[in-house]
Amino acid sequence: MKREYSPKEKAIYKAVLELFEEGADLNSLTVSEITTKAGIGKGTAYDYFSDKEEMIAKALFYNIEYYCESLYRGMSKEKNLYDKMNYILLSMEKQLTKTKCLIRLDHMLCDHSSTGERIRALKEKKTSDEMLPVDLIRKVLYDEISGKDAISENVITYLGMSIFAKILCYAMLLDEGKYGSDEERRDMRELICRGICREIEGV
Amino acid sequence: MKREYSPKEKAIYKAVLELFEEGADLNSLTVSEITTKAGIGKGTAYDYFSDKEEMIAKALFYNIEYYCESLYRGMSKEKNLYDKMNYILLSMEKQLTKTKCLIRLDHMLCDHSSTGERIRALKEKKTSDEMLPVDLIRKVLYDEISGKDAISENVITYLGMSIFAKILCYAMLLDEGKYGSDEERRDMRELICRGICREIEGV
Amino acid sequence: MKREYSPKEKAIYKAVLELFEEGADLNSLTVSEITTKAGIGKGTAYDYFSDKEEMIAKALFYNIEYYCESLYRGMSKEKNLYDKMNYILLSMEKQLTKTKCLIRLDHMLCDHSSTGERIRALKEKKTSDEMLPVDLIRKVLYDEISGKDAISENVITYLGMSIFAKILCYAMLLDEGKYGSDEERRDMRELICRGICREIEGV
Amino acid sequence: MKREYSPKEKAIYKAVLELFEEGADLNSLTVSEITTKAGIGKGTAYDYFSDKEEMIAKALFYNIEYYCESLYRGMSKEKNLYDKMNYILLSMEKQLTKTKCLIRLDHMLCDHSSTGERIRALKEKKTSDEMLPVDLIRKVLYDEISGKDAISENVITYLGMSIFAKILCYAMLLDEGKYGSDEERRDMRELICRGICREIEGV
DNA sequence: TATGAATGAGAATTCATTCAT
DNA sequence: AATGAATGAATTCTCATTCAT
Repeated sequence: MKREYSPKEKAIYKAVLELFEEGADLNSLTVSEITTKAGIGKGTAYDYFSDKEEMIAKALFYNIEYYCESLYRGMSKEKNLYDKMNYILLSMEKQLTKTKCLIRLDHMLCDHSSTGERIRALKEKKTSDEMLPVDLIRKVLYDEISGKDAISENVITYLGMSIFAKILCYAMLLDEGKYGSDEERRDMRELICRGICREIEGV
Repeated sequence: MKREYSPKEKAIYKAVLELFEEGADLNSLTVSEITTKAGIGKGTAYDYFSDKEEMIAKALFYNIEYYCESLYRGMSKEKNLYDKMNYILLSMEKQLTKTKCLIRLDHMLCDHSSTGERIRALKEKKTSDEMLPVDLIRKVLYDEISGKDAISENVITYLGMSIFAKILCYAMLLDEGKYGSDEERRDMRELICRGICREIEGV
Repeated sequence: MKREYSPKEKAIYKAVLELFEEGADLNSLTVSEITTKAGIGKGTAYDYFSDKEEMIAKALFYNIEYYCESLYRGMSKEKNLYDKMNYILLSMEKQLTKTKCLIRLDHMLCDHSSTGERIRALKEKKTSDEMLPVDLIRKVLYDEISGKDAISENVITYLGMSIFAKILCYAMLLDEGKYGSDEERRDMRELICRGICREIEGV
Repeated sequence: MKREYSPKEKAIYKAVLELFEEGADLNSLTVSEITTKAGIGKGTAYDYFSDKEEMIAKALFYNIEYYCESLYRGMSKEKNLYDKMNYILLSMEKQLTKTKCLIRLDHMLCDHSSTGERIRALKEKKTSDEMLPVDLIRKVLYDEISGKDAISENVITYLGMSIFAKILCYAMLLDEGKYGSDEERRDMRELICRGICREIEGV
């Protein structure tokens, strides 16, 4: 069962997200900026978090988790794999900020920053009902292949990685601002979804 | 034609790389650390670079470029696509630090940090003979499909992204330290190379 | 007549003493520490004391006074000066914490800290039935010389100071932890007591 | 051989002393205050000292050492014990600030503050040519009794402590500002010097 | 009466950058 | 050209004190 967050905690989470949306670099965010945006006193933040890194790491984690859950719920309504993937890609297009947040989390998971360290720690001790992007992909994949003949663990890992890689890179392309026209994006989505389906069938 | 780097510049580039190898976070590197490691005076660094961000951005850029070139040279000896891809994946395994550097560069290309900004600027005005990971993939891809029927630009972009995504994610897996055993890594490499080949043939 | 202390006040006094016994620096004690140890709310402390300094100053004062009284009562049972002095020194050895408290009070009486200021103020307006270390010595001294020929006020002041100085320095030695062996301490006590007696007889 | 102090170090030492003279509490001195008074930048202080505590501890130590040396030099010109002691007491009267500094050092040697900790550490590793008040007394005492019959180590320790105690308490009396009139002070000095001489002869 | 959550002024410390040598 | 001592703006974090409940 998920724990509840106090209003102050939520205010911090929201503030970090908003600052990020405004283009701030998560690594150079200051406590003052965060608490001002959150509308609370500087000291108050320290009653709920042990230090700045914890504020940012938990904020990222909280927001991503929330986002992944809503993605999963929406995606579940789609019938087949192609549509599910398309749903994810479309959602990411529509909620570009959240998508950027997701990319950022993923990147921080493998840098050497102290905030990255914290995020890894959070990931380590996360409960099974908290959902991160990778878990999302894994779930869809399991649903899809459950009817099929036994597939080796190795291949499942590969498929998960491959799907995740494509989605992540599409997100990064979106983030770069390259795909301006709707048609271009639609074409690319199609190619990706088809590529994913073909790859799963191929094995 | 490529410009030459002065010994001091090279010393900085080398120092940044070494510090990164030692586990330093590129965002929290200090000028003192860099110049001490480089064996030059702090003021001297400012004769060659306008600020800290430039030092780090150029260092990353320089090192990656150098690495990509050597990758390309090595890869050119391989005859077919499968072996070329396998060569890249194997090299990345053997030169894990460079690989991490590559990941880091890629991540910085889409964060909001001031160093990231600089790297994007460098990428923008890079001359055609400087090679980044994406260019590497593109080159291989062009070589491969040049004999084939005309393929739409869109599809080429998709293929490039898909290959790049797989390689990048393999690098991230390696970085995470998940793939400990040689067999696991070999299997994964095989799956990736086969996946890439199949995808190109598929279109 | 002595005023009564409310339970909350006493709780604060006790808490400060305990924290001091645990090795805390009186100057860096926090209100939180004190009230937590005292088992009362932070706000409550401010209903009884105007600020942190008052809490600490009064706590020290209260504890010392209490200690001096018990010292005086115990000492009164001894017949002659030598035994009285020996009693004091022995008691100090046995109640090292209280002794340290006494030293601390004495030192604070002449530093520039705000707590020191408060203690001096308390000393200034203390009623005659409150007893501080100096008063203790004075009393013994008066008892001793009351039978003798008139002694100038100057000489009495000198004697009081000299006795006090020896006792204080013995306390500081004990505090330093130098005098480990029982014999060493006994010898030192003897020398001090004899020195005090001889000095009083000398005048 | 004594090491030399850089101008910045000396500036810090001087600044701390001056602030102390102006009535500041050594425990609540701020780095800003110190560096402003010293006329140097805040960061510069950190090039010479690892933290605030080191600044204050070393400043006290440096000033006391310097003072004790000059006291010793001056005292050496006096022929007998009485005059030597009188010289010390008189000097303390004339240089009240230094005297206060001396008291403060002595007190800090036995408190639990972090600065106190540092001073104890400095005392621990001090070289033999650095002179603290206790060493000063010891030297005079040794000179005095060298001609006499063997005196037990215990007794020497006692005598040292007793002399030190009297001088320290006289300093504390002066500090308190009690002894306003010249005559009172002269009388007290006489009593102390005679007391010291008598005590040494007595053993 | 008692509480402790909230505050924000203020302190220590760091580090990019400059500039006299 | 090369240096590194000096700087002070900027940042994190603490804690005495208040006040709504």
